[in-house]
Amino acid sequence: MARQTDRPTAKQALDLLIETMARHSSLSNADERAFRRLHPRLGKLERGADIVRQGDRPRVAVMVMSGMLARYHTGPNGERQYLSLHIAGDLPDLQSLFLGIMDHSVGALSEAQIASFPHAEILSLVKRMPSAAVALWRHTLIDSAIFRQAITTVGRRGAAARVAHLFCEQFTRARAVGTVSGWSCPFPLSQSQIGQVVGLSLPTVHRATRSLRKENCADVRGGRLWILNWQRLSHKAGFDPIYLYADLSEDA
Amino acid sequence: MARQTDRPTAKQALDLLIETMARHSSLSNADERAFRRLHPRLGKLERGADIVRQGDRPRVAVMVMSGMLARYHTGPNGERQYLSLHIAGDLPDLQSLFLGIMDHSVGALSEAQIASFPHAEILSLVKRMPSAAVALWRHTLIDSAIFRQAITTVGRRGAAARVAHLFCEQFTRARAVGTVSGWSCPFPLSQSQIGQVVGLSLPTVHRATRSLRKENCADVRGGRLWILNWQRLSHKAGFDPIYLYADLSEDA
DNA sequence: CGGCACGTTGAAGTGACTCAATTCGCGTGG
DNA sequence: CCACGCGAATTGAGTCACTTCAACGTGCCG
Repeated sequence: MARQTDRPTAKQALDLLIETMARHSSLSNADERAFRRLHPRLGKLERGADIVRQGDRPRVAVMVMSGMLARYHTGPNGERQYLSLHIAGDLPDLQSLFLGIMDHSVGALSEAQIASFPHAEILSLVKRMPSAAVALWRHTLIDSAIFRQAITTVGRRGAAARVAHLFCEQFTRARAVGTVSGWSCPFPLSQSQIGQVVGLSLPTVHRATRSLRKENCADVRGGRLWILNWQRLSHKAGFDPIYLYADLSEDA
Repeated sequence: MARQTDRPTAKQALDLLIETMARHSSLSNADERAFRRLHPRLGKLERGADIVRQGDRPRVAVMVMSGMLARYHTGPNGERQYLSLHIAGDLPDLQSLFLGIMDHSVGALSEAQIASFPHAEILSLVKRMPSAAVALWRHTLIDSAIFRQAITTVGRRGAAARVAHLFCEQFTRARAVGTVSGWSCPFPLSQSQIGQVVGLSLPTVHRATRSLRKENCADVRGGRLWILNWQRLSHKAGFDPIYLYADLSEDA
């Protein structure tokens, strides 16, 4: 498979891109060939490093190959609001292809391997292969659906449910890309960062995770999330995975 | 212009669609002709009526021609979390073109005129005219940026700032589509609904709007939003309109 | 006139916040 | 090998913003 911890190759980047698109869109051979004509530039990010900042005008789109990136807004006092977490296969700044200016920043929450695709190449692919373009488009639409969920998570759910929902979403997405092992998946966030994702203070996050641990729902330790009782956890969270559009039962 | 309160025509629907796309994307004559080949079905909605529900699989995409629609999630106890408000030119369920199942509902917050475009026709337009497709794609990406703002509004801002930010966004968007008159624009939400947008209880919304009124920032009366002091209001809100991508200074 | 939806307001409760202190785990350097 | 330092986790105390509950006003429409 296309996922090692050591130095990845351009071929692996293209494999991962195609694999990711194929997860929600059915690609023809021609689509696949079109994607393979791209020339990714590989790179590595330290924990905490940014790839783009609010206000930038990127000329490439970044794909995560390993590790975790996140989008975030920066408030007037420097506080962060994380908007989304991104794992292997995600393209967290693809919208810059058509929006020009970044309305948020993207940074690494763990050491990460990335691949950059020049906008110019993606644009020519989009003009040439509408069906491949649709796959990319759909990718951004799923993104959008995840944002919508984030709104109701932060707007309506109580503290424990917010954290639980975050856990459910992360685990489900990790399972889709194959980074789970048993009932655990990578989860490099500190409690303070969890708070910046779901809109809670550090102490509240701590009490919420403690309660989830006590009730044998889930636990975070050593940079990993452990699911102890999926049933109970997802029930507490009010988690319904349809919005992740993980299955390929579409028409299009 | 393409905006009357009486019965709109198909031509007006196409005009509005093209006008909206041209606001953020530069359309060629060929693009415009391609859009004009669509066959919208016109309709009218009563206040409170839904056009699609969570779980549906729509076969058309809806454009608002007048009035206001909104997307919303429904919680387990029937409570709503509104996700976005939509005015003339918006396509609040365009994502259904590629996502199949709706992860949220769309309903009317006021009496509204709408135009429906069959998915099949849009799909063939997308295959035929990549540049027109890009305009639609960009439309969904701006949507996405608005969702991102909603996350930080609900996640980080205090009560007054949430309401103020909502006011700023609505007024700015209304100005872009030309439904403002002087310093006021349509705003058909009850205080209770405002609460369901920004994640606050009714009494809190009331106190927030009262405080904004007392400080001469803004006022809501008779279904309209009145901006009393834009400077002060947008400052209170921490409002920065870049995320609305109102200007057309892109490359693409 | 009576009903209804919405705005307005008060009182009491509570969940989450801030501030602050302590502990733990771990890497580093003496 | 141990002392130290640092970031993160853990916990408590006190406060505050927002919630819930409840009541009342007000304007509009049948």
